[in-house]
Amino acid sequence: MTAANVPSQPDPARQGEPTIEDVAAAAGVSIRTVSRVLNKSPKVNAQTRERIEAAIAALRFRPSLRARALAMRRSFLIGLIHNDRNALVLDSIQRGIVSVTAAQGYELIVHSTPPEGAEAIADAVAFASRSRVDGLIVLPPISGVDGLAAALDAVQVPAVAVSSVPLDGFAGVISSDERAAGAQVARHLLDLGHRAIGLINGPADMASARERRAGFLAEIAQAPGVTLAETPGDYTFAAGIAGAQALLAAPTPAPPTAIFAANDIMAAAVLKVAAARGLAVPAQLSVVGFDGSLLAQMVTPALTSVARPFGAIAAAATRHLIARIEGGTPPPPFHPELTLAPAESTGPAPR
Amino acid sequence: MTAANVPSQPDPARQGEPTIEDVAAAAGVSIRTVSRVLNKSPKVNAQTRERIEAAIAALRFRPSLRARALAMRRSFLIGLIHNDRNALVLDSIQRGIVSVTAAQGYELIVHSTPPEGAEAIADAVAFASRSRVDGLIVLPPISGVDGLAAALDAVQVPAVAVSSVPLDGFAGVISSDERAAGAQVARHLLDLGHRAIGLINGPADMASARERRAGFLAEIAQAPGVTLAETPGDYTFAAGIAGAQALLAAPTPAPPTAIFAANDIMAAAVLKVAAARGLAVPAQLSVVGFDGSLLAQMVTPALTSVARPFGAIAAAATRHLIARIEGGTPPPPFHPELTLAPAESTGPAPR
DNA sequence: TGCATTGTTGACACCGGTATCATTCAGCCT
DNA sequence: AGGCTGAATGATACCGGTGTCAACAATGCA
Repeated sequence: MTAANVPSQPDPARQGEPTIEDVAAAAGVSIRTVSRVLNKSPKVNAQTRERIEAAIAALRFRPSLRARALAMRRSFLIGLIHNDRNALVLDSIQRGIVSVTAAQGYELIVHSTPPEGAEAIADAVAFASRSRVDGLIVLPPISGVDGLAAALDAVQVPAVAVSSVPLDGFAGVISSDERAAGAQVARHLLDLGHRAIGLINGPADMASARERRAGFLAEIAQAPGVTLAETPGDYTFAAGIAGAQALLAAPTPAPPTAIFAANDIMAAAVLKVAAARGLAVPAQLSVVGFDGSLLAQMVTPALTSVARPFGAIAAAATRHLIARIEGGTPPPPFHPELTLAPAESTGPAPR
Repeated sequence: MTAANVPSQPDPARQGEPTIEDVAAAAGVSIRTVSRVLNKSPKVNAQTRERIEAAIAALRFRPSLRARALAMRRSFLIGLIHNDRNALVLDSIQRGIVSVTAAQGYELIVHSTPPEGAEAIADAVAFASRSRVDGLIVLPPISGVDGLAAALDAVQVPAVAVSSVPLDGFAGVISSDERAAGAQVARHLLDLGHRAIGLINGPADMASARERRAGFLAEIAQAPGVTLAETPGDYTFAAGIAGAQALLAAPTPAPPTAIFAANDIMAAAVLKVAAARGLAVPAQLSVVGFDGSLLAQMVTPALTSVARPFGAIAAAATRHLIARIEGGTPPPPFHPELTLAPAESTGPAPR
């Protein structure tokens, strides 16, 4: 049997996509052998393989993901659970994920959800069992919900939580030195001569935000004569407004000449409050954000911010997840650098 | 920054999810009858139905999407194709889509892709046939690529293009009066007394941008003695910078006192250029954006912009798509209002 | 030459649902 | 009573792949 009889045109009478059976018939082999070629099994004769590959190409055959899913009891789908706190970086994250999934034969299925608290667990579990994804990627703040890991574990869905610090129940896959990043920001401001500094925190229940704060405070504590005021925040623009107003209005100990906001959104809010109070940035007030998001570059002045490589982080998380799904050895933990990128919003302390 | 949940020993008693067979056994009926209940077939005795529903609840049975997909030759998956031009509004759009898909038993697969031109067609077709989605939602600017509709049609994938104007080959699903919106912006600026006006256009190959421009120009033309200067743009920040510089540097006919940028990103860039040139906004220069995105609210001053209800638009497109997939009658075209939301970036013309 | 080994390949069951068609049974009509 | 009708239900093929295991040829070795 030669490859001569491989049809070059799909049978016009056929409805829908060609199946593995069509390929087998065209190549003169059994479907099982075609399946082996599809799965890159080594135990196929080189010539046979070529013939089959020719038939596949000629028929423009693409294996049905759903048939394969049913047979293998795997869906080749990876789920992403996120809520609206991720709006600004969602695109970067999804691109990072898709760059990996596409290369590995998986698809990404997204679940945009409002809930944040315990409700998030039920929501995640429902999604996981409904969609039958092979694995789940969970973004903060949902990934920080207590008991989420256990719940997903109970329904046997491998999951990775995107979080820069170890989370209870989740194995460490990525870890950034948030503490050092916080210290880096403090050092930057101190070096510029600031001695009255304000801090708008991230959510207190997020470990990464706590770490960042700890590093920031520790560095500041080492500098003599620096006064620090801080306010709570939850990463929203409104919280940034409120925090900035509180910091700038309070005369005790002294109005800050620099404010570090725990993310870019809140930092953008600081810019707005500063403008409203007639404070020039950075001449009279320096502002630092965090994340290095699109927003940081688009506001005026551009925010000095700590860049976080969301795409690379998401890609690393995805690789880890897929390795676990396929029973391979997960890649070593990824340690993305958090680097301060000075821009236009920070400058020497006034006077 | 990621973590994976720690696997625990699988429940030895429970191998995977319960199947329709388990339910049938528990209820003492055949699987076919269970299937009928699942599909809400009317020809099932009320008592039988109750018994089966009880069994389903007791076993926490959820039908396997992939088995159903294989049998029905439908995947219950909807694909979203977009590129990085959509970063700022992606979250809103996805939420809009998911709000509909979730209610109708579909899931959303996203395909983040770089290509923009003709390459996008091949990419989209490859994605569609690989993932075997039931339908496709395509965002601009990809949705505007010539021949895309035909290509998707050839592979029998229903698709809707999210676009505010009719696109060749796509059924009209959504239509906003971009022309009126453009006129609205012009009117706003004219009413404020501006007589030297700049325009930074959107991509010339996007019909919506052309319409918007036409409306804007037409309205301006009706006002006597108004000078207009325009520059091309492609919705990127860099284009906004370049456009603003060109408009503000050119002394002929007169430096504009107001600039309309075709999207918020470029408008934010105008703010930056204005600041660099020492122009106060809105005292010396008014700026108008378009889209009403997150960015518009977060920059300082907040951008006067034309709000576009992305979530509702995406939801409408999704409803239309699902109706087509299921052979129902699609809902009537959605006509989202484009309303100018005056904010802080526009004010009376100087002098 | 005989036999174990390795490399290729195919037959067939199976994944978990749905579709088609047959079957059963009660009620109704003549 | 017999036949017809329609509602409820079941038996079984089927969707398009993969897994298991057996069959078979070619090769290596005693």
